Amino acid sequence: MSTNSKSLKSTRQEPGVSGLRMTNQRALILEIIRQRRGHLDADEVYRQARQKQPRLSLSTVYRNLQTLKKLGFIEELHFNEEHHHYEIRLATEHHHLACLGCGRIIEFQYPLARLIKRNVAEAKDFEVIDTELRMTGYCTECHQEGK
Amino acid sequence: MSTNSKSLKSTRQEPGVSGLRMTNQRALILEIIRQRRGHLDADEVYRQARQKQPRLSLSTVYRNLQTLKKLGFIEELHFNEEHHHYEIRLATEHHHLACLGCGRIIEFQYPLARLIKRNVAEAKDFEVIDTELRMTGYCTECHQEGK
DNA sequence: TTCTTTATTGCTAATGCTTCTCACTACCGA
DNA sequence: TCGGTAGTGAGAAGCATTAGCAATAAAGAA
Ligand SMILES: [Mn+2]
Ligand SMILES: [Mn+2]
Ligand SMILES: [Zn+2]
Ligand SMILES: [Zn+2]
Repeated sequence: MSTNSKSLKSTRQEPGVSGLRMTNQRALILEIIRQRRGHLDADEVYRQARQKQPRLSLSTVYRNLQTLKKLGFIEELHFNEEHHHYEIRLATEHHHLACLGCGRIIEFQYPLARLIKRNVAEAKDFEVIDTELRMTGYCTECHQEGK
Repeated sequence: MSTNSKSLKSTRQEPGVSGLRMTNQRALILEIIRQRRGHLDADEVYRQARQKQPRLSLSTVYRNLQTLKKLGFIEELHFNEEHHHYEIRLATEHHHLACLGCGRIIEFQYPLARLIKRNVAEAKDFEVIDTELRMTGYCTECHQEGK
């Protein structure tokens, strides 16, 4: 039993309650998203994962991204593209600034969820599970050359 | 010249500066998004539009959605689906609560952009063009039956 | 350990949404 | 009225994601 899968297994919630199993593929995918600090898309996860498990299939990546998302381990990000990105879900809430010029993603922390929950969700009796804020525009290096 | 296309033309910014033309198709698509208060996707716009212009093609819808977005007339929304929705861009900023149960989209107003610009974007020297906030969860009628 | 059950995988094909290509139109300024 | 060119329609192509299914392999029971 490798150190990796061990640490992953111990992280898992509800070991067998929901009938889920911790496969090597699932552990690897989660580990990759946990270690890389970027915002990976399915294909990037796939390519990384195949370096360790060459027989892994892309379907398995997609399936596990869905599963890990539902379990709350990872978050799915919707930038201005037609495919999605994924990142590990951490304790501290953060959001994104997406540059239209260079494509860079800048992160920032702001306790938005709490704020909106108090001011809006509560009034509308809406139970918030997830929050996503993204601002699009131009970063320092890109807003010289205008729009 | 119909009343519709007239009002659209007068709304248009920079009449011919950028080389853009106001075609019937473009006017119709914008008009549909302007009138419906929902969050239409490309196919819904297409179906609506074909009632008035049966020969309109889906390509034209997609092309014009992109154009109208770039011109700032409409906004592209990214819910938790893999296709996009569009709505007219109004003066007052608003955001969305998306229910995982019934799919309903609840709108609310909150001066987020101003807030974040002052507190974050300014510090990071990021020029904000667009803001999108979406919270996912369960609406009143759906959070009875738990998750 | 061995056995059983069934969640999960790897392939492949299929789907869904969006973009591209290209010949043909039609808008608009001169 | 004319010419240059943005825009259109139709279909094909491109990607991202999902579905179907026989074969594996977790995880709990014995
Ligand atoms: Mn992030
Ligand atoms: Mn809206
Ligand atoms: Zn940039
Ligand atoms: Zn609901």
